[in-house]
Amino acid sequence: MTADTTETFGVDAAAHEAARTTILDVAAEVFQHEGFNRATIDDIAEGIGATKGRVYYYFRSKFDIYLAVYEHGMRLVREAVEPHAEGPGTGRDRLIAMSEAHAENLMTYLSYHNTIHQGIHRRTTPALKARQAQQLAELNGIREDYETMFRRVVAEGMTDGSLRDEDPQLTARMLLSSLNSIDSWFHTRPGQSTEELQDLAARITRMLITGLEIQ
Amino acid sequence: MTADTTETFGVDAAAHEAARTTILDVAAEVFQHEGFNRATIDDIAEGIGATKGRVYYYFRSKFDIYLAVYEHGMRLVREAVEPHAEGPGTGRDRLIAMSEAHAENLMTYLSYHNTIHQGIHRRTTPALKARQAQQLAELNGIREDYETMFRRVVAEGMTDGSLRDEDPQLTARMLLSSLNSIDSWFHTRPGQSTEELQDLAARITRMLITGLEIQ
DNA sequence: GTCTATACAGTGATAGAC
DNA sequence: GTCTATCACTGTATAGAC
Repeated sequence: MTADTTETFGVDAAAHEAARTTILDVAAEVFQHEGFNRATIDDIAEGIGATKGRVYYYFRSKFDIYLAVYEHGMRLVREAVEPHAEGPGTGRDRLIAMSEAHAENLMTYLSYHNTIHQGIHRRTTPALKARQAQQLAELNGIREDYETMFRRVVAEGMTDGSLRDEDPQLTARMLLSSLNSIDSWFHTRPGQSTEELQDLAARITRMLITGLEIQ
Repeated sequence: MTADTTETFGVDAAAHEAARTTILDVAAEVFQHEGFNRATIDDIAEGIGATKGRVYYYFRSKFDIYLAVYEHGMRLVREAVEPHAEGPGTGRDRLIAMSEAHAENLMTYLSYHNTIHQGIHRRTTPALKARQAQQLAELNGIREDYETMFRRVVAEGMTDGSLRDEDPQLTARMLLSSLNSIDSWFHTRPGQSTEELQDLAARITRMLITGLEIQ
Protein backbone atom coordinates (compact mmCIF):
# COMPACT_ATOMS: atom_id res chain seq x y z
CA MET A 1 0.00 0.00 0.00
CA THR A 2 1.50 3.30 -1.11
CA ALA A 3 1.41 6.69 0.54
CA ASP A 4 -1.06 7.83 -2.08
CA THR A 5 -3.62 5.18 -1.37
CA THR A 6 -3.23 5.76 2.34
CA GLU A 7 -3.82 9.44 1.89
CA THR A 8 -6.78 8.84 -0.34
CA PHE A 9 -8.15 6.43 2.20
CA GLY A 10 -7.69 9.06 4.89
CA VAL A 11 -9.51 11.71 2.91
CA ASP A 12 -12.39 9.37 2.22
CA ALA A 13 -12.57 8.41 5.86
CA ALA A 14 -12.59 12.07 6.88
CA ALA A 15 -15.36 12.86 4.41
CA HIS A 16 -17.31 9.88 5.64
CA GLU A 17 -16.90 11.03 9.22
CA ALA A 18 -17.96 14.57 8.32
CA ALA A 19 -21.11 13.24 6.66
CA ARG A 20 -21.90 11.20 9.74
CA THR A 21 -21.41 14.19 12.03
CA THR A 22 -23.73 16.30 9.89
CA ILE A 23 -26.41 13.68 10.30
CA LEU A 24 -25.75 13.47 14.04
CA ASP A 25 -26.12 17.22 14.50
CA VAL A 26 -29.45 17.22 12.70
CA ALA A 27 -30.62 14.04 14.41
CA ALA A 28 -29.87 15.49 17.85
CA GLU A 29 -31.96 18.54 16.99
CA VAL A 30 -34.84 16.42 15.76
CA PHE A 31 -34.66 14.11 18.78
CA GLN A 32 -34.64 17.15 21.05
CA HIS A 33 -37.68 18.76 19.51
CA GLU A 34 -39.76 15.70 18.68
CA GLY A 35 -38.52 13.11 21.11
CA PHE A 36 -36.78 9.94 19.97
CA ASN A 37 -39.94 7.99 19.20
CA ARG A 38 -41.86 10.71 17.40
CA ALA A 39 -38.79 11.62 15.38
CA THR A 40 -38.84 9.91 12.00
CA ILE A 41 -35.98 9.06 9.71
CA ASP A 42 -37.76 11.19 7.15
CA ASP A 43 -37.46 14.17 9.52
CA ILE A 44 -33.73 13.64 9.83
CA ALA A 45 -33.33 13.14 6.09
CA GLU A 46 -35.26 16.33 5.43
CA GLY A 47 -32.98 18.15 7.85
CA ILE A 48 -29.92 17.26 5.80
CA GLY A 49 -31.69 17.97 2.54
CA ALA A 50 -31.86 14.37 1.42
CA THR A 51 -34.01 11.27 1.65
CA LYS A 52 -33.93 8.15 3.78
CA GLY A 53 -31.49 6.46 1.50
CA ARG A 54 -28.59 8.65 2.54
CA VAL A 55 -29.31 8.29 6.24
CA TYR A 56 -29.43 4.51 5.99
CA TYR A 57 -26.19 4.52 4.06
CA TYR A 58 -24.39 6.02 7.06
CA PHE A 59 -26.35 4.39 9.87
CA ARG A 60 -27.82 0.94 10.15
CA SER A 61 -30.87 1.94 12.14
CA LYS A 62 -32.58 4.75 14.01
CA PHE A 63 -31.38 3.34 17.29
CA ASP A 64 -27.79 3.32 16.04
CA ILE A 65 -28.16 7.04 15.36
CA TYR A 66 -29.24 7.52 18.95
CA LEU A 67 -26.23 5.58 20.17
CA ALA A 68 -23.91 7.73 18.07
CA VAL A 69 -25.49 10.92 19.42
CA TYR A 70 -25.08 9.55 22.93
CA GLU A 71 -21.42 8.72 22.35
CA HIS A 72 -20.59 12.02 20.72
CA GLY A 73 -22.33 14.04 23.43
CA MET A 74 -20.54 12.18 26.20
CA ARG A 75 -17.18 12.73 24.54
CA LEU A 76 -17.82 16.46 24.26
CA VAL A 77 -18.75 16.92 27.91
CA ARG A 78 -15.99 14.69 29.22
CA GLU A 79 -13.35 16.60 27.29
CA ALA A 80 -14.64 19.83 28.78
CA VAL A 81 -15.04 18.69 32.39
CA GLU A 82 -12.49 16.00 33.21
CA PRO A 83 -9.46 18.34 33.22
CA HIS A 84 -11.02 20.26 36.11
CA ALA A 85 -11.31 17.19 38.31
CA GLU A 86 -7.59 17.11 39.01
CA GLY A 87 -5.59 20.01 40.37
CA PRO A 88 -4.41 21.73 43.49
CA GLY A 89 -7.64 23.33 44.68
CA THR A 90 -10.01 22.10 47.37
CA GLY A 91 -12.77 19.68 46.50
CA ARG A 92 -15.20 22.59 46.56
CA ASP A 93 -13.11 24.64 44.13
CA ARG A 94 -12.75 21.78 41.68
CA LEU A 95 -16.43 20.88 41.97
CA ILE A 96 -17.36 24.45 41.07
CA ALA A 97 -15.07 24.40 38.03
CA MET A 98 -16.48 21.05 36.93
CA SER A 99 -20.07 22.20 37.40
CA GLU A 100 -19.55 25.40 35.46
CA ALA A 101 -17.91 23.51 32.60
CA HIS A 102 -20.69 20.94 32.62
CA ALA A 103 -23.43 23.58 32.58
CA GLU A 104 -21.76 25.55 29.81
CA ASN A 105 -21.25 22.43 27.72
CA LEU A 106 -24.87 21.46 28.25
CA MET A 107 -26.15 24.82 27.03
CA THR A 108 -23.73 24.79 24.09
CA TYR A 109 -24.60 21.27 22.92
CA LEU A 110 -28.15 21.35 24.21
CA SER A 111 -29.64 18.96 21.68
CA TYR A 112 -27.04 16.28 22.36
CA HIS A 113 -27.55 16.45 26.11
CA ASN A 114 -31.30 16.58 25.76
CA THR A 115 -31.20 13.47 23.61
CA ILE A 116 -28.98 11.65 26.09
CA HIS A 117 -31.30 12.55 28.93
CA GLN A 118 -34.30 11.14 27.14
CA GLY A 119 -32.90 7.79 28.16
CA ILE A 120 -33.93 5.28 25.56
CA HIS A 121 -32.97 2.43 27.83
CA ARG A 122 -36.09 0.31 27.62
CA ARG A 123 -37.41 -2.04 25.04
CA THR A 124 -37.45 -0.49 21.64
CA THR A 125 -39.20 -1.76 18.56
CA PRO A 126 -38.14 -4.45 18.01
CA ALA A 127 -35.95 -5.89 20.73
CA LEU A 128 -32.39 -4.60 20.74
CA LYS A 129 -29.83 -6.63 18.91
CA ALA A 130 -26.96 -7.94 21.00
CA ARG A 131 -24.54 -5.52 19.36
CA GLN A 132 -26.72 -2.53 20.23
CA ALA A 133 -27.40 -3.71 23.76
CA GLN A 134 -23.68 -4.02 24.36
CA GLN A 135 -22.90 -0.57 23.02
CA LEU A 136 -25.70 0.91 25.11
CA ALA A 137 -24.31 -0.80 28.20
CA GLU A 138 -20.87 0.63 27.43
CA LEU A 139 -22.25 4.14 27.08
CA ASN A 140 -24.22 3.85 30.30
CA GLY A 141 -20.98 2.70 31.90
CA ILE A 142 -19.21 5.81 30.66
CA ARG A 143 -22.00 7.91 32.13
CA GLU A 144 -21.63 6.12 35.45
CA ASP A 145 -17.89 6.69 35.42
CA TYR A 146 -18.57 10.34 34.75
CA GLU A 147 -20.84 10.52 37.79
CA THR A 148 -18.27 8.60 39.82
CA MET A 149 -15.73 11.30 39.02
CA PHE A 150 -18.08 13.89 40.52
CA ARG A 151 -18.67 11.66 43.53
CA ARG A 152 -14.94 11.31 44.09
CA VAL A 153 -14.36 15.07 44.06
CA VAL A 154 -17.36 15.56 46.35
CA ALA A 155 -15.92 13.05 48.81
CA GLU A 156 -12.53 14.76 48.67
CA GLY A 157 -14.22 18.05 49.42
CA MET A 158 -15.86 16.54 52.48
CA THR A 159 -12.52 15.15 53.62
CA ASP A 160 -10.61 18.40 53.12
CA GLY A 161 -13.34 20.30 54.95
CA SER A 162 -14.52 22.44 52.07
CA LEU A 163 -17.89 20.68 51.73
CA ARG A 164 -20.47 19.78 54.34
CA ASP A 165 -20.56 16.14 55.34
CA GLU A 166 -23.35 14.29 53.53
CA ASP A 167 -23.77 11.12 51.53
CA PRO A 168 -21.35 11.68 48.59
CA GLN A 169 -23.45 9.53 46.27
CA LEU A 170 -26.65 11.43 46.99
CA THR A 171 -24.80 14.74 46.80
CA ALA A 172 -23.13 14.01 43.47
CA ARG A 173 -26.27 12.54 41.96
CA MET A 174 -28.39 15.49 43.05
CA LEU A 175 -25.82 17.99 41.78
CA LEU A 176 -25.55 16.34 38.38
CA SER A 177 -29.27 15.80 37.90
CA SER A 178 -29.87 19.42 38.91
CA LEU A 179 -27.34 20.62 36.37
CA ASN A 180 -28.87 18.37 33.74
CA SER A 181 -32.34 19.71 34.52
CA ILE A 182 -31.23 22.93 32.84
CA ASP A 183 -32.21 21.34 29.55
CA SER A 184 -35.85 21.21 30.65
CA TRP A 185 -36.17 25.00 30.45
CA PHE A 186 -33.12 26.48 28.71
CA HIS A 187 -33.61 27.59 25.13
CA THR A 188 -30.90 28.64 22.76
CA ARG A 189 -31.28 32.24 21.74
CA PRO A 190 -29.98 33.59 18.43
CA GLY A 191 -27.52 36.18 19.68
CA GLN A 192 -26.18 34.63 22.85
CA SER A 193 -22.44 34.85 23.34
CA THR A 194 -20.07 32.45 25.04
CA GLU A 195 -19.67 35.00 27.82
CA GLU A 196 -23.40 35.01 28.50
CA LEU A 197 -23.45 31.24 28.74
CA GLN A 198 -20.46 31.24 31.07
CA ASP A 199 -22.08 33.84 33.28
CA LEU A 200 -25.32 31.87 33.44
CA ALA A 201 -23.41 28.66 34.16
CA ALA A 202 -21.56 30.41 36.99
CA ARG A 203 -24.75 31.75 38.56
CA ILE A 204 -26.43 28.36 38.39
CA THR A 205 -23.38 26.67 39.86
CA ARG A 206 -23.31 29.18 42.68
CA MET A 207 -26.96 28.42 43.46
CA LEU A 208 -26.26 24.72 43.67
CA ILE A 209 -22.96 24.79 45.56
CA THR A 210 -23.38 27.84 47.76
CA GLY A 211 -27.16 27.66 48.02
CA LEU A 212 -29.84 30.29 47.89
CA GLU A 213 -29.45 31.74 51.37
CA ILE A 214 -27.64 34.80 52.57
CA GLN A 215 -24.19 33.66 53.61
CA MET B 1 -85.87 13.75 40.64
CA THR B 2 -86.09 12.02 44.04
CA ALA B 3 -83.40 11.59 46.66
CA ASP B 4 -83.14 7.94 45.66
CA THR B 5 -82.29 8.61 42.08
CA THR B 6 -79.82 11.28 43.11
CA GLU B 7 -78.12 8.86 45.44
CA THR B 8 -78.03 6.15 42.82
CA PHE B 9 -76.61 8.62 40.38
CA GLY B 10 -73.98 9.57 42.93
CA VAL B 11 -72.96 5.98 43.51
CA ASP B 12 -72.67 5.34 39.81
CA ALA B 13 -70.64 8.48 39.36
CA ALA B 14 -68.34 7.45 42.21
CA ALA B 15 -67.87 3.99 40.74
CA HIS B 16 -67.18 5.52 37.36
CA GLU B 17 -64.64 7.85 38.89
CA ALA B 18 -62.98 4.98 40.75
CA ALA B 19 -62.68 2.99 37.54
CA ARG B 20 -61.10 5.95 35.82
CA THR B 21 -58.61 6.45 38.65
CA THR B 22 -57.61 2.79 38.51
CA ILE B 23 -56.83 3.19 34.84
CA LEU B 24 -54.93 6.41 35.51
CA ASP B 25 -52.75 4.77 38.17
CA VAL B 26 -51.82 1.96 35.81
CA ALA B 27 -51.38 4.27 32.85
CA ALA B 28 -49.01 6.51 34.81
CA GLU B 29 -46.90 3.46 35.67
CA VAL B 30 -46.82 2.30 32.06
CA PHE B 31 -46.01 5.79 30.79
CA GLN B 32 -43.22 6.02 33.35
CA HIS B 33 -41.60 2.73 32.42
CA GLU B 34 -42.19 2.70 28.68
CA GLY B 35 -42.53 6.34 27.80
CA PHE B 36 -45.74 7.78 26.39
CA ASN B 37 -45.12 6.73 22.81
CA ARG B 38 -43.90 3.21 23.42
CA ALA B 39 -46.71 2.59 25.87
CA THR B 40 -49.61 0.87 24.17
CA ILE B 41 -53.27 0.82 25.09
CA ASP B 42 -52.90 -2.94 25.30
CA ASP B 43 -50.23 -2.48 27.99
CA ILE B 44 -52.59 -0.34 30.04
CA ALA B 45 -55.46 -2.73 29.51
CA GLU B 46 -53.30 -5.65 30.60
CA GLY B 47 -52.34 -3.71 33.71
CA ILE B 48 -55.96 -3.47 34.81
CA GLY B 49 -56.66 -7.06 33.82
CA ALA B 50 -58.88 -6.19 30.90
CA THR B 51 -58.76 -5.47 27.18
CA LYS B 52 -58.78 -2.32 25.12
CA GLY B 53 -62.55 -2.16 25.14
CA ARG B 54 -62.71 -1.15 28.78
CA VAL B 55 -60.03 1.50 28.45
CA TYR B 56 -61.76 3.10 25.49
CA TYR B 57 -65.05 3.05 27.38
CA TYR B 58 -63.56 5.39 30.01
CA PHE B 59 -61.24 7.44 27.82
CA ARG B 60 -61.66 8.66 24.29
CA SER B 61 -58.01 8.37 23.29
CA LYS B 62 -54.52 7.67 24.51
CA PHE B 63 -53.76 11.36 24.61
CA ASP B 64 -56.82 11.98 26.78
CA ILE B 65 -55.39 9.49 29.26
CA TYR B 66 -52.17 11.48 29.32
CA LEU B 67 -54.14 14.69 29.95
CA ALA B 68 -56.00 13.05 32.83
CA VAL B 69 -52.73 11.82 34.37
CA TYR B 70 -51.32 15.32 34.01
CA GLU B 71 -54.37 16.90 35.66
CA HIS B 72 -54.49 14.40 38.51
CA GLY B 73 -50.78 14.70 39.22
CA MET B 74 -50.92 18.48 39.31
CA ARG B 75 -53.88 18.41 41.69
CA LEU B 76 -52.03 16.09 44.06
CA VAL B 77 -48.89 18.22 44.24
CA ARG B 78 -50.78 21.50 44.50
CA GLU B 79 -52.86 20.25 47.40
CA ALA B 80 -49.67 19.23 49.19
CA VAL B 81 -47.60 22.34 48.51
CA GLU B 82 -49.87 25.38 48.21
CA PRO B 83 -50.77 25.57 51.94
CA HIS B 84 -47.08 26.14 52.74
CA ALA B 85 -46.83 29.18 50.48
CA GLU B 86 -48.79 31.34 52.92
CA GLY B 87 -47.92 31.82 56.55
CA PRO B 88 -45.92 33.86 59.00
CA GLY B 89 -42.39 32.57 58.28
CA THR B 90 -39.70 34.19 56.16
CA GLY B 91 -39.57 33.53 52.45
CA ARG B 92 -36.74 31.11 53.10
CA ASP B 93 -38.73 29.16 55.68
CA ARG B 94 -41.77 28.86 53.46
CA LEU B 95 -39.65 27.93 50.46
CA ILE B 96 -38.11 25.09 52.45
CA ALA B 97 -41.52 23.81 53.52
CA MET B 98 -42.78 23.99 49.94
CA SER B 99 -39.70 22.25 48.56
CA GLU B 100 -39.89 19.44 51.08
CA ALA B 101 -43.57 18.91 50.35
CA HIS B 102 -42.91 18.98 46.60
CA ALA B 103 -40.07 16.47 46.85
CA GLU B 104 -42.04 14.12 49.07
CA ASN B 105 -45.06 14.29 46.79
CA LEU B 106 -42.85 13.61 43.79
CA MET B 107 -41.38 10.49 45.36
CA THR B 108 -44.79 9.33 46.53
CA TYR B 109 -46.51 9.78 43.16
CA LEU B 110 -43.40 9.19 41.10
CA SER B 111 -45.14 7.79 38.03
CA TYR B 112 -47.51 10.76 37.76
CA HIS B 113 -44.70 13.28 38.01
CA ASN B 114 -42.52 11.32 35.65
CA THR B 115 -45.31 11.27 33.09
CA ILE B 116 -45.90 15.00 33.46
CA HIS B 117 -42.21 15.69 32.99
CA GLN B 118 -42.09 13.72 29.76
CA GLY B 119 -43.76 16.76 28.26
CA ILE B 120 -45.92 15.59 25.40
CA HIS B 121 -46.28 19.12 24.15
CA ARG B 122 -45.32 18.60 20.55
CA ARG B 123 -47.18 17.22 17.64
CA THR B 124 -48.61 13.84 18.35
CA THR B 125 -50.00 11.41 15.85
CA PRO B 126 -52.25 12.70 14.48
CA ALA B 127 -52.64 16.42 15.16
CA LEU B 128 -54.35 17.34 18.40
CA LYS B 129 -58.01 18.11 18.30
CA ALA B 130 -59.02 21.58 19.38
CA ARG B 131 -60.54 20.25 22.60
CA GLN B 132 -57.30 18.48 23.52
CA ALA B 133 -55.11 21.41 22.60
CA GLN B 134 -57.20 23.66 24.83
CA GLN B 135 -57.04 21.29 27.79
CA LEU B 136 -53.28 20.92 27.34
CA ALA B 137 -52.91 24.71 27.29
CA GLU B 138 -54.94 24.94 30.50
CA LEU B 139 -52.77 22.33 32.23
CA ASN B 140 -49.59 24.06 31.12
CA GLY B 141 -51.08 27.23 32.53
CA ILE B 142 -51.66 25.53 35.87
CA ARG B 143 -48.04 24.41 35.85
CA GLU B 144 -46.92 27.95 35.12
CA ASP B 145 -49.05 29.29 37.96
CA TYR B 146 -47.46 26.69 40.21
CA GLU B 147 -44.01 27.93 39.27
CA THR B 148 -45.18 31.52 39.70
CA MET B 149 -46.12 30.69 43.28
CA PHE B 150 -42.55 29.54 43.92
CA ARG B 151 -41.20 32.64 42.23
CA ARG B 152 -43.37 34.86 44.42
CA VAL B 153 -42.12 33.25 47.63
CA VAL B 154 -38.54 33.44 46.36
CA ALA B 155 -38.97 37.16 45.69
CA GLU B 156 -40.46 37.67 49.16
CA GLY B 157 -37.48 35.91 50.66
CA MET B 158 -35.13 38.24 48.85
CA THR B 159 -37.11 41.22 50.05
CA ASP B 160 -37.23 40.10 53.69
CA GLY B 161 -33.49 39.36 53.60
CA SER B 162 -33.68 35.61 54.11
CA LEU B 163 -32.54 34.78 50.58
CA ARG B 164 -29.62 36.08 48.56
CA ASP B 165 -30.49 38.58 45.87
CA GLU B 166 -30.68 36.91 42.45
CA ASP B 167 -33.07 36.78 39.55
CA PRO B 168 -36.24 35.33 41.14
CA GLN B 169 -37.33 33.72 37.90
CA LEU B 170 -34.03 31.94 37.37
CA THR B 171 -33.90 30.96 41.03
CA ALA B 172 -37.40 29.53 41.14
CA ARG B 173 -37.01 27.77 37.83
CA MET B 174 -33.71 26.21 38.85
CA LEU B 175 -35.06 25.14 42.23
CA LEU B 176 -38.13 23.49 40.72
CA SER B 177 -36.31 21.79 37.87
CA SER B 178 -33.73 20.51 40.35
CA LEU B 179 -36.44 19.09 42.57
CA ASN B 180 -38.12 17.54 39.55
CA SER B 181 -34.86 15.99 38.44
CA ILE B 182 -35.23 13.60 41.37
CA ASP B 183 -37.40 11.48 39.14
CA SER B 184 -34.45 10.80 36.85
CA TRP B 185 -32.73 8.66 39.49
CA PHE B 186 -35.14 7.94 42.35
CA HIS B 187 -36.64 4.47 42.42
CA THR B 188 -39.43 3.34 44.67
CA ARG B 189 -38.26 0.62 47.01
CA PRO B 190 -40.63 -1.96 48.45
CA GLY B 191 -40.24 -1.26 52.16
CA GLN B 192 -39.75 2.50 52.25
CA SER B 193 -41.73 4.37 54.88
CA THR B 194 -43.18 7.86 54.78
CA GLU B 195 -40.56 8.90 57.33
CA GLU B 196 -37.75 7.79 55.02
CA LEU B 197 -39.20 9.80 52.17
CA GLN B 198 -39.61 12.87 54.37
CA ASP B 199 -36.03 12.55 55.58
CA LEU B 200 -34.72 12.24 52.03
CA ALA B 201 -36.87 15.19 50.92
CA ALA B 202 -35.47 17.27 53.78
CA ARG B 203 -31.86 16.43 52.94
CA ILE B 204 -32.36 17.24 49.28
CA THR B 205 -34.08 20.50 50.14
CA ARG B 206 -31.23 21.44 52.43
CA MET B 207 -28.74 20.80 49.61
CA LEU B 208 -30.66 23.09 47.27
CA ILE B 209 -31.51 25.92 49.69
CA THR B 210 -28.52 25.90 52.01
CA GLY B 211 -26.01 24.54 49.48
CA LEU B 212 -23.26 22.00 49.74
CA GLU B 213 -20.66 24.09 51.51
CA ILE B 214 -19.69 24.30 55.15
CA GLN B 215 -21.68 27.14 56.63
C1' DG C 1 -23.57 7.38 -2.77
C1' DT C 2 -28.21 8.59 -3.20
C1' DC C 3 -32.49 7.90 -4.82
C1' DT C 4 -37.52 5.66 -5.34
C1' DA C 5 -40.63 2.08 -4.30
C1' DT C 6 -42.29 -1.16 -1.29
C1' DA C 7 -42.71 -4.94 2.33
C1' DC C 8 -43.79 -5.43 6.73
C1' DA C 9 -45.02 -4.88 11.56
C1' DG C 10 -47.08 -2.43 15.24
C1' DT C 11 -50.80 0.02 17.19
C1' DG C 12 -54.63 3.60 17.87
C1' DA C 13 -59.21 3.48 17.27
C1' DT C 14 -63.87 1.63 15.98
C1' DA C 15 -67.88 -1.65 15.25
C1' DG C 16 -70.70 -4.71 16.88
C1' DA C 17 -71.64 -9.10 19.68
C1' DC C 18 -72.80 -10.36 24.26
C1' DG D 1 -69.91 -2.35 30.52
C1' DT D 2 -66.73 -5.35 28.47
C1' DC D 3 -65.36 -8.15 25.07
C1' DT D 4 -63.49 -9.76 20.17
C1' DA D 5 -62.43 -8.71 15.58
C1' DT D 6 -60.83 -5.72 12.37
C1' DC D 7 -59.60 -1.53 9.96
C1' DA D 8 -56.58 2.29 8.79
C1' DC D 9 -52.54 4.31 9.15
C1' DT D 10 -47.73 5.28 10.26
C1' DG D 11 -43.04 4.61 9.98
C1' DT D 12 -38.80 1.44 10.03
C1' DA D 13 -36.13 -0.89 7.09
C1' DT D 14 -34.81 -3.04 2.68
C1' DA D 15 -34.21 -3.83 -2.45
C1' DG D 16 -32.81 -2.36 -6.40
C1' DA D 17 -32.45 1.42 -10.06
C1' DC D 18 -29.44 5.08 -11.28
